[in-house]
Amino acid sequence: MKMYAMTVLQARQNEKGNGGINMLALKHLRLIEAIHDSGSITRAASRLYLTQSALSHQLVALETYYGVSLFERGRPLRLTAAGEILLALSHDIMPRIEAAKRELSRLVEDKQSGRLRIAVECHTCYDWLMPAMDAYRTNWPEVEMDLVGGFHTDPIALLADDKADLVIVSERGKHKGVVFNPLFRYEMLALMASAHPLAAKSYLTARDFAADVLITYPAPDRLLDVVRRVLKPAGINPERRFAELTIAIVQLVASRKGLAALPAWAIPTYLERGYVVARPITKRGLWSGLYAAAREADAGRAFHKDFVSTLREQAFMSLPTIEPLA
Amino acid sequence: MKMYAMTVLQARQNEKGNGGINMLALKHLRLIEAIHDSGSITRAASRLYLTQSALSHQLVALETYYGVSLFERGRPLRLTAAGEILLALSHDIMPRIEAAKRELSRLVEDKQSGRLRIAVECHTCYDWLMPAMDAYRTNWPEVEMDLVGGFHTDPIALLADDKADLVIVSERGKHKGVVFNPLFRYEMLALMASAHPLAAKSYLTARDFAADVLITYPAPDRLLDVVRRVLKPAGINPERRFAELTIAIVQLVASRKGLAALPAWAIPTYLERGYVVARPITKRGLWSGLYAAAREADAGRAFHKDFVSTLREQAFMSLPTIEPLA
DNA sequence: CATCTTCATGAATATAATTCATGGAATTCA
DNA sequence: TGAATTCCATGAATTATATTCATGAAGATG
Repeated sequence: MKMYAMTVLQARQNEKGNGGINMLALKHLRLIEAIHDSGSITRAASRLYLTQSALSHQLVALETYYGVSLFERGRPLRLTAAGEILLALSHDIMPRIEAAKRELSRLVEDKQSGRLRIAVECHTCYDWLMPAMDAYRTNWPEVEMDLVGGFHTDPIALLADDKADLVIVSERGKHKGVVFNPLFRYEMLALMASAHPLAAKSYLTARDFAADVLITYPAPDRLLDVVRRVLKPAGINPERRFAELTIAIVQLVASRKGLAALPAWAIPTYLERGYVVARPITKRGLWSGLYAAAREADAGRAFHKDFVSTLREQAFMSLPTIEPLA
Repeated sequence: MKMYAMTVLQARQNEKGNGGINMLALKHLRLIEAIHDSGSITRAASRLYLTQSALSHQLVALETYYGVSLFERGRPLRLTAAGEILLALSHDIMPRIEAAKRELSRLVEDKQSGRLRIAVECHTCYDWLMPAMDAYRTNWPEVEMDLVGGFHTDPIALLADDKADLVIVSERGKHKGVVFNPLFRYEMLALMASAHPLAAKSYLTARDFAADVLITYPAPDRLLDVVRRVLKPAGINPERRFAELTIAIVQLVASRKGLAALPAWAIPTYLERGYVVARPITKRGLWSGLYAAAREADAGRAFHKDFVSTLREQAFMSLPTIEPLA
């Protein structure tokens, strides 16, 4: 980088006016956190909903201004000592800023109506939903949270019927008065016993499912991505078996009762023991997304938005394999 | 304000993209501090080197976004509860940010060369210079500070001769390789005994000095603003008397030995006792400025810039009558 | 070595911040 | 009370800044 040849004095003298005092902005701290967390500018960019180029420019500008590099270039990008200083600053002040913003929102909004009845379409979601709810509760103790149990053929209808305030679904529909907020996207992996012949392949195709039993949650095909988006289009309809719990599905697979398709983030725990292996479905992989749906009127409120932010944050923190979703 | 008629929901829904997360910026915290300190947008603007309009726009944008007013309109502008939250946040995080920036600078710069030999042109300056040096020392303990004593006909020459690294002067000259940083401007007031006949006037003119003794520091006329900018142009050359210390000058004035002209900020202490009174000089008042001069090569360095910032900050904190200086 | 991914960079574009010009409200002073 | 002054808000014009687009080079991968 040419920058390294530039002396501190040169960098400093390029300052115009008093722009200097505003050189370090909060967006830069977020930038540094995102790059550090994700290890790459490209991934940080998608998480911040900006282009790689934008972030590269931001980073170069900051580094040039202070005349020091903040990341060692390489993969993954690693913080320099200077970068560590700013990351520490970020960890120090960001929570305070978020807390102040919450205080402001609480001051402005009607405190009585804070209520979040949450409905979940996917079984596996509870894994990360619970920690997220716990994290949220500490920031918004006065918000009354509830889980809407049972199974629902049309979960979005729960919003209109005022049975739920927030629904987690796997598709962004077009319903009047309902807002969909993207949470994250994740890969569905095919699960099979380690000794299964298909384990030799680097990825599975629709055809590979034809000869074996498919083990799924007891949900309508419409909600099972493998069936809806891979098997059905290919006209393949394998023998089926059902289990309520993820652990039960994994057990059946390990016992060579058949194949399953589970979110990549639900699997690592079971993979460790070595009885089952996971493989991508189709060459490009089978990716699904999750969205938080809410009534338009609610979606703008601070305690609602903050819940969605918390969901995202907690998910990205605990589920390493997921990706941002526009 | 129309804003008040806007509901929170409306305000929130006006958000575009994810601009929301960057809505609260550090400049807003600085804005709030400046308005709160100065009591008016106009004064805050001059302190931040922006126009009143810019700050008004900033404030309105912030208030509109959060759907709450941060200042009660009136004079002076007073913080609302919401504003207090952000001011508290600012007080909380700004010092941490500044500290991190210093750490960064220290990391980058050559630690050995941190040296500040300071020369002062004006006698009264020691009053605020000492506390400023103390404040600075806690942040930059490794910088070796020294005061260049004695009296100098050409203090700027001390820079070229490498006898001083920073000189505080009252005029922005044009010397090659020397950078002048404005510190603040202040009013010179005429000081007279309470019983003095001129005390009846609301301001003094050059003519008023003709009949009395003028008591000054033992400095060349070139450095005495009353003489150089008021009396000399009017061809008035009053009898003179000299004293080294401010307190001595005030004593002489109180003892009816003559008039003096002192910076407004040096006077309040003495005014309280009631023996002397202060009056503006000329109808518009006689205003002077102070500048910190340094060699170009030094002026860009972090420990130098931070010293100048500290000078300004400390001055504005302890001298209520001073004004920003472009 | 070929391929794929990731960064950096300049130019073009889009967005945001600031100023300019102005009117109205509040405040001060005569 | 009226006149003068100071201050704030606001829309439009301008300027500055941030982001994207398009691309090449460097780095990883197999």
